[in-house]
Amino acid sequence: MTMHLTNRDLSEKIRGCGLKPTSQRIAILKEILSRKDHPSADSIYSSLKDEHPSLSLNTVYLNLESFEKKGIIAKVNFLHESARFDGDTEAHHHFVCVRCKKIVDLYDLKIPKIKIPQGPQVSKVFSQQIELKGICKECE
Amino acid sequence: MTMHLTNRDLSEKIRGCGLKPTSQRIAILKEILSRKDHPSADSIYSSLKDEHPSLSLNTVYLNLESFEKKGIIAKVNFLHESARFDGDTEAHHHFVCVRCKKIVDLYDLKIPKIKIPQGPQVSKVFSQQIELKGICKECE
DNA sequence: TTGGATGCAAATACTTTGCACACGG
DNA sequence: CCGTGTGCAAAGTATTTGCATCCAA
Repeated sequence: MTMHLTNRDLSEKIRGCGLKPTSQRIAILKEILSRKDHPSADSIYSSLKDEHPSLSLNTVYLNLESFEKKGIIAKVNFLHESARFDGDTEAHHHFVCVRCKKIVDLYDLKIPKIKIPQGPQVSKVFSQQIELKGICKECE
Repeated sequence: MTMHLTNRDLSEKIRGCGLKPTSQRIAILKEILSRKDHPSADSIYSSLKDEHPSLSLNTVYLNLESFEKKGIIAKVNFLHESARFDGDTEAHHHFVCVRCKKIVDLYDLKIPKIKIPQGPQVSKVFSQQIELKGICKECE
């Protein structure tokens, strides 16, 4: 999982997806690949600015977006733009259209009872929800 | 599911959770309960401002938050504050701490293969992900 | 050299806060 | 009346955009 990536490896990875391997990109990619806490753009920027004083937050935003579009990193919270509310508080699942961000309730989706993982980090689990991503009929 | 709620019912629901049933609250709650598209605060405000010209967006924000805290509505996208990224693009699931917003990867969580619901809205499904919410060891 | 990448600053979007007034109980 | 709720405006955060400069190929 956590392979040790050299700057050369990182360069190759960046070049491999059609982007120029600049020092900023290498630093940003190295940071996100080495972290296990799913950081925000600002968090990455904060971690890097001491070592890379000329780095701008803007560049971090732009490159995280580029990396995500190229598929070498993933955005965890797809629907982060604004808070979205649901009048139904019963447990149910969601389908989200990646294009129009529509959220469709899935009531009939069977919830396979998941064995709660009592790892070194998890203490209590309140809810479990499945999120499917795809394209809706309208956007097709 | 979609029970027909009168203003009286809505008032009772609001009063029942310890809040005063003002006309704004009734309108906001009616709107979110009647909509199936998981609206944002701004979307609710837009829908209501013609009928309730004095309503402010601020009030919508405040009341959605109140309703959510009282448990009569739910926030769909819990991690909406800022975009969060993951260096690992392999399919895996997440545990999110509701207090510190930490995201923990769950690799060993078995993915029960879900039957894709081909409803009237869903066209294609690319990915399925389970999100567990709870409290982490650190926050306990 | 040349087009893409970066840094800076301004603009925009979303949300929260402060405060005076209004209103439900 | 009293205290919560509201509207307005300003402040605060997250993100995007415009543009001049810079740099990897």
